[in-house]
Order: sequence, then C-alpha cells, then structure tokens
Amino acid sequence: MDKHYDPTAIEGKWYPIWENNGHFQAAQNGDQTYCVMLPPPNVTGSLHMGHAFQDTIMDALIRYHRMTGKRTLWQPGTDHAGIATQMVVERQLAAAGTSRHDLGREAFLEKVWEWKAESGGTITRQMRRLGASCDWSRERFTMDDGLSDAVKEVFVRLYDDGLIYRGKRLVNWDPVLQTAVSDLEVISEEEQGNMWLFRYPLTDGSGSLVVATTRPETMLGDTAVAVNPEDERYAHFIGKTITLPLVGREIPIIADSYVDPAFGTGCVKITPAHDFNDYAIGQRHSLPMITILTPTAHISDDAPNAYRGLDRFDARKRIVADLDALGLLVEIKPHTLMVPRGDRTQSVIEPMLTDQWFVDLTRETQADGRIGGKAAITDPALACVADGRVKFVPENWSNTYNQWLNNIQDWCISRQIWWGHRIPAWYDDNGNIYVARTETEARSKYNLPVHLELHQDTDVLDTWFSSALWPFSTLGWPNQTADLKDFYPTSTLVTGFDIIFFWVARMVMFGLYFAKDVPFKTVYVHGLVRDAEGQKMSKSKGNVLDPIDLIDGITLDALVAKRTTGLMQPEMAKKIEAKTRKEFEGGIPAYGTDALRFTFASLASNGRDIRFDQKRCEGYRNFCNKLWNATRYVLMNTEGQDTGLNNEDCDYSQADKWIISRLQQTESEVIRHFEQYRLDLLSQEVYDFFWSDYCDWYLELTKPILNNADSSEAQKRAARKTLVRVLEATLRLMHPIMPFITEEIWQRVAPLAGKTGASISNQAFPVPRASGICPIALGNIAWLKETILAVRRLRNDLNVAPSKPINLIAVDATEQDRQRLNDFASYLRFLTKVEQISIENKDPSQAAVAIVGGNLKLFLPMAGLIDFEAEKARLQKEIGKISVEIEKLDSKLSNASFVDKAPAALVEKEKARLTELQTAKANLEKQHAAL
RNA sequence: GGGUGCAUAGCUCAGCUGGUAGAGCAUCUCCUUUACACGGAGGCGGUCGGGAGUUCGAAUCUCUCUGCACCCA
Repeated sequence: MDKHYDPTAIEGKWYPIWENNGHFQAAQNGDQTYCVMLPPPNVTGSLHMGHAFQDTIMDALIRYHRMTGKRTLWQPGTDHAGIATQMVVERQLAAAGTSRHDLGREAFLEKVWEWKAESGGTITRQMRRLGASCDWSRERFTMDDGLSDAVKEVFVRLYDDGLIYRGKRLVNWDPVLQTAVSDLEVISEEEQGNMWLFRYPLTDGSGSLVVATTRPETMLGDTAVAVNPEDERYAHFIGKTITLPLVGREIPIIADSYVDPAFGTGCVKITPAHDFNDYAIGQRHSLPMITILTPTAHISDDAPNAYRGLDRFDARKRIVADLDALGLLVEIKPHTLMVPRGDRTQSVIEPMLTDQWFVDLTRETQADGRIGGKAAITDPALACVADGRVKFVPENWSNTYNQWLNNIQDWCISRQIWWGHRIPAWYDDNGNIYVARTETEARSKYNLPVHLELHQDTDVLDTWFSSALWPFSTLGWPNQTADLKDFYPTSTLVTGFDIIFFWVARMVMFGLYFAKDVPFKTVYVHGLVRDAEGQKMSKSKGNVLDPIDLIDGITLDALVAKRTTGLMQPEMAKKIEAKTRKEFEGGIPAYGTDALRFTFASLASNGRDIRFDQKRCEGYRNFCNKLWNATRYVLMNTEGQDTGLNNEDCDYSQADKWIISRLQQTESEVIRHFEQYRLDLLSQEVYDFFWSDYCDWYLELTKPILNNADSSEAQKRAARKTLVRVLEATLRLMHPIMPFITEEIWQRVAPLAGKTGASISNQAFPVPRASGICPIALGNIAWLKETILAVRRLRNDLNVAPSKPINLIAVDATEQDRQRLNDFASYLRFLTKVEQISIENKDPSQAAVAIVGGNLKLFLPMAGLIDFEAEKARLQKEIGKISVEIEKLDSKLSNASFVDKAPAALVEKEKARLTELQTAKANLEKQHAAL
C-alpha cells in the first residue's frame, strides 16, 4: 500500500464493479424491505452541492439497510422539468435565430428530445461518482411510456371522479413564458416603488374620492371603488358611483371589510381581473371582470383605444401623465411593496384571468353530491400526518405541512408550454370537453360520431403533477405489480424543506388517493447547503461549488473561469474573481468522494442549514488517510501471519478486550444514530472511535506485545486477531458513509478476519454483542490512559524531551494500583518512554509529582534538573484548579436539600469525587511544602 | 399579521428524557519515534444572547426581551 491515501487511485474502479455485479439491485426475496425514492433531478441538469448532500444521506441510509439484510431498493430516475427544460432549448433556438413558434410544436419537441439525449445522463453519471447505490436497472424518466400512462390514468380518473375541472380563474401568469405558473413558482420580494394617489370624481358631480394604488395601469380595468363599511369618512359615499377617468365607465362605490382604513387613503380601486384580493371582492360583489392585458402583458383591446398595444410599464407612464394633465394626480410617494416575480424568468408576474385546469382540493362535496376534493384528497393528506402514518424528521416540519394544507387553494395544473404531458382532453368545435386516455377512447367513452372533429387540448400538465405519482408510477402503477406490493409504501423520503409543498404534500395526496396508502413512512427533511459565509449558493453570486471539483480538485484559475463565465450580470465577474481568489488560494485539492461524503454526513444535523467548510472536508480527507495508514500498520503486522483463523488459542490482553468492548459500544451508538437519522452524531462517533480509541490507543498498545520477543504466540495471535477483526468491523460500520475506501481496504483485510464475499456492500452490518463488553478491561484501560496522560503531562510541563529516558516512582499505591502498575508496565514504559517503574512507600526528594485517582502519586525523579520555583508554580496551578472543583462540590454537598432530594447514587458519586479531589489536593500541597 | 428555527471556545457546530460544558478547525509549545507531518504528544481558550421563573440543581424546561434567518399571508 502507498504511504498516502490517494482517492483517485481507488474510487474509479469500484463503482463499475458494484454496478455490473448487480450489488445495488434489490434482492429477490427477504422478509423486510427498505425503499427510497430518489427525488428525480432535472434530466438535463448537473449535480450541485444540494444533490450531493442529499444523495449522501440517501445512500448512507440505503447502504445501511442493505447491510442489515433487507430487500433494499433505491429507485432512481429523472424529471422532465417542463418549464426549465423548455427554456433552455428556447434559448438555444434564440441563439440560432429561430424560435419554437417558427419550428412548430412537433419539431420543437423533437429538439427537446435531442437535447435530452445529448445532455441527459450527466447527473446520473455524477451520482455514480458519488457512489450512489441506486438500482440503475430500474431507472425511470417522468416522460417515458409507463409513467406517461400513469399520468393519463390519474388525470382521467380524477376527472371522472369530478375532482379535476376546467375553469376561468385568476392565476399567476408569466408574460415572458406566456404560461400560468403555480404560487410556488412565484417569488415575492420587497422592491422600491411608488404609491400613486388619484382623484376619482363622483358621477353626480358632488365630489370625489382619492384612491391609492401601486399599479396605476390597472385602473383601466377598475370596476369599483371600495371603502371599509366602518369608515365614517366615506360612509355617505357608499352606493354612489364614480365615473372612471380616462375610461368613462360608471363604477360603484362599495363597502367591504377587506379595506384597511388606515392604509393609503382608505379608498381602494378594485380591479378584479388583475389582482387576487380584488378578485375575491369582485366575486363577493358580483363585479364585472375586465381583462385589460394581453398574454404578453400589453394593453388589450378591452381598454380605451389610446392605450391599446402599449407595454404595461409604458402604459403606466402614459396613464399617470394623462391623469396628471387632467389634474387628477394627487400625489406620488415612494413606497416599498412586494413584487411577485417568476422564479425562472424574473419577470413581474401578472394575475390573469384565463382558462385553466384545476385539481379540486377545497370542496367538501360536489354539486351532484359526490365527494369533493377537500374530503377526498386534502383531508386524508392531513390525517395521515396527524395519526402518524407519515412522520416528519425533524417532526416540526409537520407544522409547515399542515399549515399549507389547511390553507390550500385548488391546484392549477395546466401550463401553456409544449414540453410535458399533454392534457388528455379533447374538444369539439362547440367547446365540449371529452377526457379520456386517447382520442379513440374518448370517442367510445362519450359515444361520439366518427366524423366529429376533435382537437386535443394544447396545454401540458405541471411537472409536479407527474412527480406526485413518482412513488407508485415508478413501481408499475396502475398495474398491481409485485414491486408495488413489495415496496409501496416506501420507507423514507429524503428531501429539502423547499419542496414540502411542491412535492411532498402532492405525493401524499395522490399516493393516498390512487395507491390507497401513504407514499412513504418517514420524511427526512434536510437543510440547504450554503457557502462558508452562510450565503445561498447561486450562479449569479458566483459562490457555487461543484461537488465534482471537491472530489477531483480544481486549479484556482479553472475555478475562477467556471464561476465567471456565462454570468447574467457580467459586471460581477471582477468581484467574484477577487473573492474566489481570496477564499480558494491555491485552488481546491482533490479530497475524494469519501471525504466529501463524510463531510456532508458530519454536517447533517437536524433541521439546520449547513455552511460548507472546506477545512472540514480537509479534516475528513485526513481521516481517510488515517484509516489508510492504520490499515497499513495492521496489514504489516498480520499479512502472512497467524490471525487466529482456525480458532487457535488466543490470550487476549486487557487492551484487546477493551477495544472489543469499545467496538460494541460504538456499534450500538451508530445503529441508534442511523435509526434516528443523526448522521452527524454517527460520523462523530465513528471518527472518535477509530481515531481516538483504535489508532491513538489500541494500535499503540499492540506494539509492546507484537514487538516483544517475550510475548507468547497466543498473546500475539490475540492481538493480531483483534487488530484485524476490529478493523474489519469498523470498515463495515463506516461503509454506508465512505463506500470506496472501505471497499478497497476491506478487500485486503476481510480474508485475514475470516470474511468472504465479493463486496463489503453486501456484508452484514455489525451487530453489537453485550457479552463483548468487558467492564474490567474498560476500567483497566481507563486507569492506564489516565496514568499515561499524567506522566506525559509531567514530561511536557517539565520540558523533558520525549526521547529522554526517565524513571517513574509510584507511592501510596493501592493493591489494585500495584497490580495494574505491574501488569501494564510494558505499556507504560512504551507509551511514556519511562525506563524503570518502582513502587515505594516514601516520597522521593527532588521529584515532580502527578496524582492519579486521588491517592496514587507518580514521581519523576529529577535530581539536579528541577527548577524549584517553576515546579512550585506548576503545583500551585494544579492546586488552584482542584480547589475550584472542590469548592463547587463542597457547596453542593453541604446543601441539605441537594443531599435530601437528589438521587442517592448521584450524591454518593459526588461524595466519592470530593474525597478523591481532596486527597489529591492534600498530596499536591504536601509536595508543594516539601519543595 | 401568522408560523418555524437559530443565538454555546477565535471560526463551524454537537450537547438525547435537567445531574462535573464537548468536537473539528484555528492558535501556542515540543517532537521527523520503524502506520500516518494528510502525523504524534501537550497546552491556551466558554459567567452557554439579556432578564425572570420552575427546581436541591438549568446550556437543557417555562415566560419575556433583544438580534438574525426562513416560510406563509
């Protein structure tokens, strides 16, 4: 083995071996199953830090459960990502000087499929680099045939059940994409704007009202002015009418409690076709709805001639100017308002009255008496979380989920784009709707004459509509397949909180409705990966890290180039470059997949965003190196030697028994942390056990035995066997987090531990044995460590070079101390570089002292070497520290109510500790006086 | 306005049902010893955001204030 761990040398080879040998395919039989659905990434996307984090969590869970012997399925696949993908291809067309409209629908879709063929698969290749142990033989795509059939099936059934309807509703309209988008695709943020105050004259000429608006152009569509019914200032206006300036329409003044008298002037212009609140008021008061914008957000023909065809923002200027000219502009004041923008296009979203398809989620019953969407879909989705069939981890996310479902609106599922599942609805020339899986089916289902001309709806479904079916459509639904029976409901869903609404809730709804059970039992919600400063990673901020660059490493120049090309705002490039050069001086070294995964695992504490710290990654790369080198030591001492494979006699040392005990404890903890989704605690546990126990102590403790000619063969064999077996078990413990290095090492170590198998990935996960825990050994090694630490500290404090041989004199040793000093003399000598250890009854003169466990005094005789003043100062410091402790304990124990009320065992423990500290203090003081 | 978090060592974070404040990184000292300098040994560093309460005992439970973040309206 090389002296240094080199991830690139080992990571490349294992994945193909695993995949080609079918190690990740779900076993054919077994009692229990464990199934995770990969949240399908965008088919043409590439891996970002969020994916890498999420994939690490899922893979760790999957590998763990696979190793526990369950039939384990990680179902992978990709999503067609309707709007995102269409936009990419449209941008390519624009660059080539054409457009989708030039091409026409079919040719355009061909282009998209071409793009999918060309750039699809990047992300799944990258997932393999991460070691993700998905069953690729089952990979699905949301637009492949089976899944498309499922989509049609769901749509038709919902329609037939009366739960999908088509209607004219106010929806979020993206004028750039020219499609409806869901609430969730709209990001509202505060922006600086104005509040305009306009004077609206009463029709009867008796006066006027001043209305306030942030969107002057919508006044063309005003159909009322509203005031609060309690507002005395305006009470006498209610029922009168206004003659709308510039338009000339006569509109009523109405009373509605929605109006906040304190906001603006207390008079609100009502534009039901262009504002969600106004829409609600319009419905309450049966106001007309006038659409004054076209799909591209230009003024429509329903507005006065003068403004037709104007862009909405130009129209705003014109209208303000015209009102000003009429003397109706009262005031313009700066105002901060929430501006809704499309998350894809950044264009201002317009509430727009259009024909769309909706899933009913709000009706208790339908007009014809059938069950409504609320009762059929929404309520069951709430109930399954309430009764615990679906659990959130951390559980407070259920609040978010509940809150959203309790305030849910009908789901607008139609999109006016081309890439996606086309809505299975046909129309005749009279606008009658026929919903069926195919046109042929529509004709027979609705008994349509053969010659009746039908045309299919041109809209496609929201991408999340197909994603909502993912947990059962990938398993073969609507067919009642064996997979569905075996793996549905799935076990754990791992996802970010940002898509609880988009995806999680909708999977639950459709899962319950169609697959008749919850889609998963546990939803593990993880945080967002942010940069070292806690900022969201984004291309525009130039702070994106590519997980592959952390694995393979990247030069500074290449990183700068990556971050500064293709920016939306090229002027940011300089700033980004400067920051990047400062933060990544020297580029990024190749940390390897395992180190990256370990980093993610260690940062995966519950419900918290994580700041990605490169130093952390470096630390875990070092951990890999530690693992590598510890293995080298083990192999050097065991390969070709007797490791007790045939049950020969073994004389186990206390160190052997101790590390075996610690292994059992660690295994228990690791399993517990897996069950509780605490990969951070888990990785910490493994790290500590391996580095602090196995390497720092156990390996060192084997040296005096293995390198000693006096050791018996049974002792050496026991040490070798323990070295190998504990390492082998530890590899299995670590494997779910660090698959590559553990596999590489396991292949060498396993035979020495008597293990056979093609891959560690299918080995059994360690099971702790209570009988493996030896309390005596734990006590002995704890004493040994304390003693060694005390001597080392003395050496350090006294500035005695580690290489300088010294002697150790023990005084006031108890019988147990004597026994231990005797039994562990070789350990003590080796680890503290002490030559002779003697047990005496009298304090030596001219010596420095350390106290172990109160009584035992350890002296380093330092005749002629001791600086008396320094030694006195050192002792004084020790005494000071102990005194503080004693004081604390003393006041605790002299408190009668503590002694009375605290558990007796605790009081006893504290008393014992106080005695020990007092003895130690007395010993130190005596020594201090002696100097 | 409603909701959810967070505030612990210089930095990033653990701290499970209340019982002696921990880790990694950084920093300081010593050490190239035959697994590893991507290392070893040792040290420094915290009135756990402020206040109040419950309790024998609070980083941990309750209330309140302050600051920050996110979600929904």
